[in-house]
Amino acid sequence: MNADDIIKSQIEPLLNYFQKVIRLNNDEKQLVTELFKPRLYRKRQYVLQEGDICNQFNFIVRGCLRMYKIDDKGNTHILQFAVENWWLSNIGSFHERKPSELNIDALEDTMVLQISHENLLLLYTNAPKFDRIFRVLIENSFVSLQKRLLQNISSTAEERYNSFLDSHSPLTNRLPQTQIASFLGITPEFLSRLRNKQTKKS
Amino acid sequence: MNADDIIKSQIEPLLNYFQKVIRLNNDEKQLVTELFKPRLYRKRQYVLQEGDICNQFNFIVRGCLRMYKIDDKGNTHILQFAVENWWLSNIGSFHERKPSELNIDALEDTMVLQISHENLLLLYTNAPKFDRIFRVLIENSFVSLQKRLLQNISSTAEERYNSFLDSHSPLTNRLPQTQIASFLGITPEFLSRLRNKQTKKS
DNA sequence: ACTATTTCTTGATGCAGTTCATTGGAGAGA
DNA sequence: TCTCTCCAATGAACTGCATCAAGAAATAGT
Repeated sequence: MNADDIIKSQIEPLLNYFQKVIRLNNDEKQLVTELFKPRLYRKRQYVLQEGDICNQFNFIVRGCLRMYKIDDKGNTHILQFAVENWWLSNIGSFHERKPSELNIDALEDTMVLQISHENLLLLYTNAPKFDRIFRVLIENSFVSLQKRLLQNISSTAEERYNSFLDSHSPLTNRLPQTQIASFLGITPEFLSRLRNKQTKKS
Repeated sequence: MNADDIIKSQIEPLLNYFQKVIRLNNDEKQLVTELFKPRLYRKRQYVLQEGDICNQFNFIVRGCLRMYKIDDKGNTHILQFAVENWWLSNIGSFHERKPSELNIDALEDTMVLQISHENLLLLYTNAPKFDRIFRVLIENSFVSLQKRLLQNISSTAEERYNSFLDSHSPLTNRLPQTQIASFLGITPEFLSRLRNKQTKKS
C-alpha cells in the first residue's frame, strides 16, 4: 500500500460512521477526506493539555484515549474513555475557544482522525448536512453522559462497577484497574476489595 | 390583549433565544410561531411520566420544571431543574422514540412553549438553520452536564452545595430544601446539617 | 536476566454521609 | 380557628468508602 491508500483505509471507518446517520455523496466524502487529518499518538502522550484551547475534534480509529481532570489534591478524575469509533474532545473548550480544565492523553498507541475548529466550520458551511450529523452525534453523547450522571447520583460504588462491566465490558481487561477506579470515582484499594468480594461469591 | 397577542407575547422570549445563535428571517419566525404551542402546567402536574415516550421539546417561558428518576428504593434523584429561558426534555426518549425512565413535573405553575417530535422534524426540513441552532443548544447543555458530572465525581457534598449556591443562586430561596438535596445527591437531613454549619461560621 | 517502577492486595483506622426516630413550625384547606 | 400535611432541625447509631502503610505481583526498561 502507498501512503494515499493508507490514509484512505483509515478514513473508511469515519465515512461509515457518518453514513449511519445520513448517506453522503462523493463531494461530501471528498470534503471529509480533505479536512480530517490522521495522527498517531503514543502511549502517555498528551492530546490536549490543561490550559490549552482544544482545537481538534478527534475520531478514534484504533487505540484508547481518556479525558480527565486533576483536582486540587492531585487526584485524577476520568470523565470519559474513548476507543475505536468513538469521538473525544473537550467540547466546551473547543466551541467557546477558552483554555481547557481537562486533559486528554493516550492509554495506548492511538490513531485518530482529527478536524480543526477552523475546518469544522468550513465543513458546516460547505456541507450543511454535517450540522445535522454532529447534532445527532452530540445528542448521543448527551444521552450517555446523562445516564452516567444518574448512575453517580443514585448508585453505590458496587452498583456502578457492575454497570461499568455491562456497558464497557471490552475495556475491563484492556485497562489497568487504577484507571477504572478513577472513572468510577473510587480509590483503587476499594475497587480491589469489590472485585475480591465478587470473586468469592462465584 | 386578545388571544393572538397573548401568544405573540409569549413567543418573544423564544425568538430572542434563537436569535442569539443566528438571526431569523420572517418566514422562519412565522414557522416557529406556528410549530411551537404554548401550554400551562399546574404545580405538581406531570409534563412527562415514566413509561411514556417523550414527545415534546419544552422551552420554559415562566415557572420551574424538574426532571428526575425514582430508583428501586423509592428515592427521587433530580437530574435537572429548568426555569425561564431554559429547555427541558428527555432527549434520549425523544429521539429514540422509546419509553422514558425519567419523570418531568412542575414545581411551580409553569408556562412552556413546546414542539412535538413530528413538528421538530418538519422544522429541520423546512429551515435547516435549526439543525445548527439545536446543535448549539445541545452543545451548551452537554457542557453544563459535564461540569456537573465532574463536580459529582470530584467534590464533597459541602463543595457541591456551595457551587450550587453559586450557579443556581436564584433557585436557592425558590425551592424547598428537599428538592435541592435530591439534586445534590444527599439526604435532606445532611443538607440541613451543612446549612447549620455554614450559618454558625458567619 | 535484573532492576526499577508500576500495579494489585490486604489490614487497621477514621470520617463523611445515611438511616431512623422525634420534635417543632408553617402553610393550606375546611 | 383548628386540623392536616408538608418541611426543617437535631440526636444516636451505623455503614460505605477513604486514608495510610506495607508487602506481593506484574511490567517495562536496559
